[in-house]
Amino acid sequence: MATDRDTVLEAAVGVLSRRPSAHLDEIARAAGISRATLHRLFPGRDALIREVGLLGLRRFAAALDTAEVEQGDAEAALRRLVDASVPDAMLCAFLAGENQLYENDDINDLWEVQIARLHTLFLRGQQQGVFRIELSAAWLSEAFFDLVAGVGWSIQDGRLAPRDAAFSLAELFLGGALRRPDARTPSPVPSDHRPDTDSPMSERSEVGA
Amino acid sequence: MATDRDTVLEAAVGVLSRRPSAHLDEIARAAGISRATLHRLFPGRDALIREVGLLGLRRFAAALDTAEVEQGDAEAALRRLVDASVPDAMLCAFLAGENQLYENDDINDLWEVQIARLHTLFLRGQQQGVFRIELSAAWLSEAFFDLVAGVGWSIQDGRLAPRDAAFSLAELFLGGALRRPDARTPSPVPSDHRPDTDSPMSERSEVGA
DNA sequence: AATGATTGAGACATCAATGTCTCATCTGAA
DNA sequence: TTCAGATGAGACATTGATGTCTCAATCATT
Repeated sequence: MATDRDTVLEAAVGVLSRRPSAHLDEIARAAGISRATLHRLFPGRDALIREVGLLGLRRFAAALDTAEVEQGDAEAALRRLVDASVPDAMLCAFLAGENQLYENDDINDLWEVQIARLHTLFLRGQQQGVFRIELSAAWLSEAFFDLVAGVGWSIQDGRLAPRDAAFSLAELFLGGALRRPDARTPSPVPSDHRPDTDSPMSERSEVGA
Repeated sequence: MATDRDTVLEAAVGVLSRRPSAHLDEIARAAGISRATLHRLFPGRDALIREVGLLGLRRFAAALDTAEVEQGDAEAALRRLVDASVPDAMLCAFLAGENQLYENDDINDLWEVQIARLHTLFLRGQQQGVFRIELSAAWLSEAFFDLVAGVGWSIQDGRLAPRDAAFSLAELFLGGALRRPDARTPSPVPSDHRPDTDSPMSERSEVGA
């Protein structure tokens, strides 16, 4: 069953995101299976971490999809992206820390596509007057992904409550990325449905462990 | 000569921060020495990465020292910390990504001390009314360090200009971490020498590669 | 209960990185 | 020039993880 493979992969992330050089024994034990079964599911170590990376990228791509980052107001799109990506923050943490994946071409391509989508979102937000133009879109993309990874690490280490994750991420990042409200004319982008920055707690969302 | 050891360690960071599983051959080649000399400098691989981690922690501790994070206004202290830690951002990137170091007790202890200092800084800032209290000091600490690491990765990949690093980091992080100026009374902390938040470019600093 | 499939446990060979060694070469000082 | 120290290049054994195998035990289905 294919679901089982993803279960094993998620267990593998829990180990590999902490110790990239973890032995297959540990990964198998963390997944609750034997090393033999692990080998039956994945031909080898390379294939395993490759599939972990692919899973993470697929999840992040799905988050970009469900958040519809290409549409509407950039701030609202980013808030949707926060809610959609926080549940997979640990996968993103693995992606951020495991750079040996960058040797696979297919992973690299998929990675570039997602980063390009992020980049486009920030560029659009800057053109909309929503995001600050003093910070490059590339830096905003990098910083956002790093903070998502940081959320994953923090939750895994028990330093951040899962239910606070989306709020903490959105507030910290948007606080630095948004143009200050007093620095622009009252309504430079009046047609968008972005709500006023009045209730900072309104975007709070729940996140599974 | 002791300086040579640090030179080798810095070269090792350049390789290890990208590929934690790099062979000693690559590290030696990156440092411009032979594998034999590398072994003469460091007894083995474990000792090498341990010393790299220690170097990173020492540098970050030195940044906390020179920034005098324990004194004065919290915002000014954090801006000083940004300037002091950005030059060693790549070391911090290694620390953030290499979690297998957490098996060494001495490294772990040193790490905890620095994180505690960061944590104290943010707590103090929150008590001063400078930093937002909706975001936990633990999260602010984690996020700050992750962004420093992100700066290191971005610079290494050529996605962020070294001279923009301190500004980008300070603006993004402080934008999200500071209490909004309009959300508090005109001068809740009048005794501190924190300048008014009027010239956002004033803290710009230059950073060597 | 019986059967087929799957899994777990362990043994085993392979292989790559590491650790150690020797020797030739290079550098710098006397 | 000569010598002492350090370095680089390479060979070699060791080690540990990996990949592959077999077989007993377990589970599911009938």
